[in-house]
Amino acid sequence: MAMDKTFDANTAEPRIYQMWEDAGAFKAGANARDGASTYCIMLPPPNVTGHLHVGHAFNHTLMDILIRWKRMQGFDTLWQPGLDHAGIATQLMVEKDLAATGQPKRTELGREKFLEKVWEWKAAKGGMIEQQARRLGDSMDFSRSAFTMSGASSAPDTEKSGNFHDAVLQVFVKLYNDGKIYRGKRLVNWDPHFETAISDLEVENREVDGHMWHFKYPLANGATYEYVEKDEDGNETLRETRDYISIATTRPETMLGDGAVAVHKDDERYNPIVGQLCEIPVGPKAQRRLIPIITDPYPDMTFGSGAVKITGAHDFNDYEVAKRGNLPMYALMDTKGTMRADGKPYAEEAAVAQAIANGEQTFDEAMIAAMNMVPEEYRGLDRFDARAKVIADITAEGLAVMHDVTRTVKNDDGEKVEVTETVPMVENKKIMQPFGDRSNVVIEPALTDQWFVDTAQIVQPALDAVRNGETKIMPESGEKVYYHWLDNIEPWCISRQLWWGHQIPVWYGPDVVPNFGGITFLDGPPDETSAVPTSRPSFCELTEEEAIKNARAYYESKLNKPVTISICESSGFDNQTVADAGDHYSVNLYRDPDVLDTWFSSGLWPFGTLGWPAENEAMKYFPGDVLITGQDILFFWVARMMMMSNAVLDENPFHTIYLHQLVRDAKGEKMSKTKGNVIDPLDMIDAYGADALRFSNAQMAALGGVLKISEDRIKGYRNFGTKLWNAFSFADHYEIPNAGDTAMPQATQTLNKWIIGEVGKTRVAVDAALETYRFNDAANTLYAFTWGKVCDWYLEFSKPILQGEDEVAKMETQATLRWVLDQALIMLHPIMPFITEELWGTADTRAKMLVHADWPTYGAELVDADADAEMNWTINLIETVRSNRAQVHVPAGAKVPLVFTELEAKGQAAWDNNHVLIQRLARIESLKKVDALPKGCVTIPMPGGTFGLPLEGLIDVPSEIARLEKSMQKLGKELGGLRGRLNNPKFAASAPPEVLAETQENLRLREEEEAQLKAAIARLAELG
RNA sequence: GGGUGAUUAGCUCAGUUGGUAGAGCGCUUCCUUUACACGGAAGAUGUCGGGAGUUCGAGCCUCUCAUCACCCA
Repeated sequence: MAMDKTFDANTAEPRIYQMWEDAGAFKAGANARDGASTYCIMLPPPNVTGHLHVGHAFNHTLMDILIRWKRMQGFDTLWQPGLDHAGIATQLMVEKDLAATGQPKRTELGREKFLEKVWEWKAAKGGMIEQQARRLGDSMDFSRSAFTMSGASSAPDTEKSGNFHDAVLQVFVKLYNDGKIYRGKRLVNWDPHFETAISDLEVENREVDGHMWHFKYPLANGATYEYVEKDEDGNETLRETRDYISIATTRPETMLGDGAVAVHKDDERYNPIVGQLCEIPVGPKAQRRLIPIITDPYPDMTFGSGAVKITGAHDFNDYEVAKRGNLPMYALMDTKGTMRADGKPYAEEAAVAQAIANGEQTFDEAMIAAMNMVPEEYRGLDRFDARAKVIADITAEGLAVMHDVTRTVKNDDGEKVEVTETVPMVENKKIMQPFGDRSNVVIEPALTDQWFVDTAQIVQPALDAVRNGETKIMPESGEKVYYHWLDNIEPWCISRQLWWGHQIPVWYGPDVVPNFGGITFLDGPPDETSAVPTSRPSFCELTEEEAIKNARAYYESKLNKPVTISICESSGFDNQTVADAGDHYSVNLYRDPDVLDTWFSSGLWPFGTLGWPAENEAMKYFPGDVLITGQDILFFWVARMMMMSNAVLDENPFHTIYLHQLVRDAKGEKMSKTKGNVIDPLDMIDAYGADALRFSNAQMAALGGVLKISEDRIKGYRNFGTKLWNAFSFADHYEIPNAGDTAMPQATQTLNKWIIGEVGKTRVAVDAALETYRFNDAANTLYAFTWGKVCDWYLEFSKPILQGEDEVAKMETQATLRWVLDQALIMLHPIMPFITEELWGTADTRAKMLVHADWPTYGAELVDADADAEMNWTINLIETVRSNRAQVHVPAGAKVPLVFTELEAKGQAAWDNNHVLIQRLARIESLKKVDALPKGCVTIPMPGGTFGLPLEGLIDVPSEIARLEKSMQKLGKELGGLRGRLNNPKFAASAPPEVLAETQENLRLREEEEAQLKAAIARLAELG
């Protein structure tokens, strides 16, 4: 059967993939030898909303190469796939879908109905990426595909099978009981669009054009001081009497929540007024708040005026200052980022705030949280409108810092004149502003009640694992980054005010104490700003039943009466939560409405996917082996898996972490829809086949390297596939039997011994490369072997034998050729699975599919040094003859004679063994011994003898001499270097002996070459 | 501002304990010769970012400067 001209990837790939899947070729443990060790890779779970992009295509390729390689080696492999429920992304997607299809909004649907919609969406549209992964050839065990929300109570029956949800709750409860999870009021990144806390990862800092306003905060009671500025030498540059302190800010609207003005303790300018009060220059005149001027290390004396307003509830730096100085942190905005409209009238709030600032009133967190420091005229304004109004109000009052600006304008007559105006000082400057990556709105730092993992308690094992080498991060620079982050780790905010996710398994009840004949509530009903008082009795349990059971026991012991417990919505939880029904009390509980950060569940991926906490055979795959993922999620995911695996199972989740960079376009730019430079891997697969894309990915995977994907390169590797294809077509053309599964031939022919040795070298090099995750080396080695050795030389060399009369040699060569091609298929398979499987299948019979073929173990013992030397000599001679022919423009088809003066025994043998090949490939008509090389002969210096091409009449003597002299020059430079080294006594003394020997041998060869070149030039000179 | 990395052929990049620079693509010339034009043959191109140092010897180690990229503030 004649083969097609090329491999038709578009039709063959789906067919082959189907064949693998039908055979269960990728199932956990498929092709495992008896008693094999496990080898497991966890796929970084893509978002359930995700599509395959170049980054996935890249790291999937690397994982698949490793898994296929290990599977062929007989390991008990598992490549665990799955999907991440991706809280915010999915919720957004479904909300958009509801809007687009004219359905009720999320808030109108309510939690339960909305979650139904999400599950419906997931069933219909989620997980597209798993189909796309199949197109890449990923050999994951899809039958085990995990989902981080599987087994959730909201899940429909079809999604109930998994138990990831159990794992998440189990870990939460365990960490809670161990005191490693707590609830508290902290400053977090708040997304005013989604009205939830978000993680640092979901915040994108962008440089935007911002402004810096300068305002005067008047000193209390009209006090004044001498404000002095000095230059570096201590000379006064400015002295004036001021009744204010100048503040620079990019966020004037937060002034309403200021708790103090801070200056550096070494800042002499403000020494006179530290400890005094100053006035926030905004709000009703009658209730202007006074705040203290304090010292703190945070203010930068050289930046702005050197004085900083401190708004603890709206800025991360200020928050730290406020904590140090025990300053009240007034929250000014609601969950939508509009100025608060709740609470008491401003006048009342301001009076209390003033008492606090004066030190006359104590305060606590809850009290401050309830206070609304927004004056009536600002209440309900959007934060940006509030900013504009604050600026306008302060400027109108004359409290903006002014400066003179001179500009050129045209007057009424059209003449240019200079006008100097005194205007508010506003600096235009680039500022880094945080945006929500999904919502695209400015993130507001917000002081809210959230759940935290006390990471300080669980970080140590994760750090130790890398420090003592149990887990290795590649490239090594990743380790430094890892230490830097973990050494300075912050508490991890794990609660999100979303619906799609793992609802926090904590139930709250009323705080009560028995009173004579009644109950006293220790805390009031939940209010708008602080839905869940921290002090409330809480019950953290795996199930509602457990929570009820424990709550009943708790309340019965407190109230000395039987108690019945029921569950209500948080919104329905109020004063009625304890009702006296005569013989018993009736107590309401409600569950914390928040869900867990998606990364909390992702952090459990290495074991949650394996059925933990259920007793499970699959747990043999934990810990896994290598994690391959993007450098960008080192903290958010990798570090957390390290911490969580250690905290829960006391083991590291993998021994190697391979980090790669972002995949960029050919110019090295980030891909983005707006730039229009996005390369879709599926388009590449359509155009060139998955193998080409995979080979390209492997080839660019240099450790720590920048990843630039280029279509030209992919095309080049498609061509490589065709080259391999044609090698098989060559075999068919020569009617070489293709029985399949042949043993390594016992070669007698030099040619065959040589190529078998090359196969051995290649196997060693490929394994060494893969063992050290040098995918590029593996790919390049295979490329050079297949194209540069097998196709360029071995197939060409084999032609005369295949066409010849020596049946023994022919049979041996046929067998060798088939064996060599099989080895190429086997070793290329992890990188190019489709085309190799297809070619494997062209044999008459095969014991197994290529995907399960045995990976070879032979190595350097296959190399026959003599055969190696002889074939290299032959190749060298052919190349030199070709080069010389081309140089003097001998027609490609013309056959020319070759002469020699003298051949040493080795040279003679090499010639005798290979002259047919040489004559054919170099187009040599005959070889004749001559006494002396004729005049006008091109000299070919070879080890073991000098050859000559008598091309008299064809050679342009002067240019040939010039060419030879150029070679001499180059050689001279090398000789100079070599001699210089050898003549240097220090070299002989300090260089290792093998380097010395190598250098001496090198010199000998170069000198020989030099002599031959000299002779050649001399001969030509005679002619000229 | 802090951290990490990069700078090697026209382009994109390799170059693993220091031993005297490579690949792919592109380019030039020739070739449709019986596996392959998604091919074959030949060829050109590098003061390895600048400067200094260590060494017998530096693309690789040290220092310094410059430029760029990314991460964090």
